[in-house]
Amino acid sequence: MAKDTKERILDEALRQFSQKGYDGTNIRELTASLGLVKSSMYKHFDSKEDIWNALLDRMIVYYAERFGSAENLPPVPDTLEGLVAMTMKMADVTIHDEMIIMTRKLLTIEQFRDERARKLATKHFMTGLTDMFTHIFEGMMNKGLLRRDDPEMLAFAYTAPISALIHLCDREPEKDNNAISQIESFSRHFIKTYAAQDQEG
Amino acid sequence: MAKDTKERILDEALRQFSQKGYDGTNIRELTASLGLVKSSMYKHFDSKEDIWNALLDRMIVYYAERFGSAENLPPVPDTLEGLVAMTMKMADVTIHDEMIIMTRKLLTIEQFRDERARKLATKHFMTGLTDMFTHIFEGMMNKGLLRRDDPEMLAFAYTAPISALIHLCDREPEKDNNAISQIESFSRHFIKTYAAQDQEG
DNA sequence: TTGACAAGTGACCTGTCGTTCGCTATAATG
DNA sequence: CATTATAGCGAACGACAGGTCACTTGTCAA
Repeated sequence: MAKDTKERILDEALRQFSQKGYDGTNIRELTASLGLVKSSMYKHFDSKEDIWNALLDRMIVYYAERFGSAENLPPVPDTLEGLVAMTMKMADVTIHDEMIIMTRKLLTIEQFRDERARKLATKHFMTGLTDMFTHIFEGMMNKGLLRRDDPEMLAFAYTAPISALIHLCDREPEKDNNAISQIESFSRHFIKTYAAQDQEG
Repeated sequence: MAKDTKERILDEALRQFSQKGYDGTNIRELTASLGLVKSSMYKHFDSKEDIWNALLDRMIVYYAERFGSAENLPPVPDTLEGLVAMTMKMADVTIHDEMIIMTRKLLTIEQFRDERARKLATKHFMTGLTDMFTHIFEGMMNKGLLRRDDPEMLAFAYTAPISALIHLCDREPEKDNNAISQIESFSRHFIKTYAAQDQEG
């Protein structure tokens, strides 16, 4: 049962840190949300900062498990429409999954205070996405779906606007639907622009 | 007397809030940086939150003065190379101007805690940029520089990646030069992709 | 000269924070 | 059965936060 509480504390810490920030969160409220008193926390963590470090450790592990190995990378689509479909699937998950949202918010608001958060932010918000889509666009060029071009540049040009819309959803969740349809519009605009000649029509 | 104490407090608040966040900043340190003791602050502001509100007020005024009226909008470039030049000029300012950097950081880390910060973040990071470049791209299409396309979509596709690189600079200032050359590369890639037919070389 | 006022000071108040400690209940271990 | 470890509790501590207040100083108008 001990490990259970420890995990529950981390879950609640992610929730409160991502809403109110590390400094804006206090142990009493955090533990009260779990039906505990604050002193009980110290049976599982040495300090508030210890919770923070454990939380970042967990995030790093999760990210490595999901995106670390080449096996977990999404397959290269066989059609241009397949790219749109894959994009919308990923966007839907990333915009609506509570845990992912809170992780993104946490990295956003703590990136200037903590070194590891800063590095994770760059990976989550930029390099991770461009790396993934560089690989995908290389594959689609080889399949003759996209015109020959710098795949890294295309990956950046594709993922940055989508990432911006995802951040917009974090900020204004009531615009979810609007943002999702904007992502689809952008994705279609993109494939129209970069489709190989024999694909156009 | 160049600047009165009230303004100096706001300047220092912007500096410390943008580094440590609102909750992570305390009045004693803030006023000590100005050679005052904390109680002196209360001659100029009612409370810590009052400083925060005044700071946001000032930011809103500044933004309205700079980008509010149509007169202050940048002119539509006469050549494709002119677009690159204008982009690089704006990027250089926005990446190196301390006040702008701190404003951006502040909005980034406080956007989930304060309603007005949230709205300003969306304006600074998205709608303000797309509005401006929608107008510019419309003009460039009318001049026959860019191919006919949805100017708003182009503005979004252009500004979002540049904005992402600017945020990267806030996070990792040591990569300034790298990011700036990436912005130029992206800008040239963009004009190559969207140039009107009779402009291509 | 004097009175009013703005601006700065240091002592102090109150509340809250993170943290510690001694205690208890439970359950597993020998 | 006695022992020991675990995980919870409540009271208390020291540090520090934001904020108040009586007081001083300097400026300037009447």
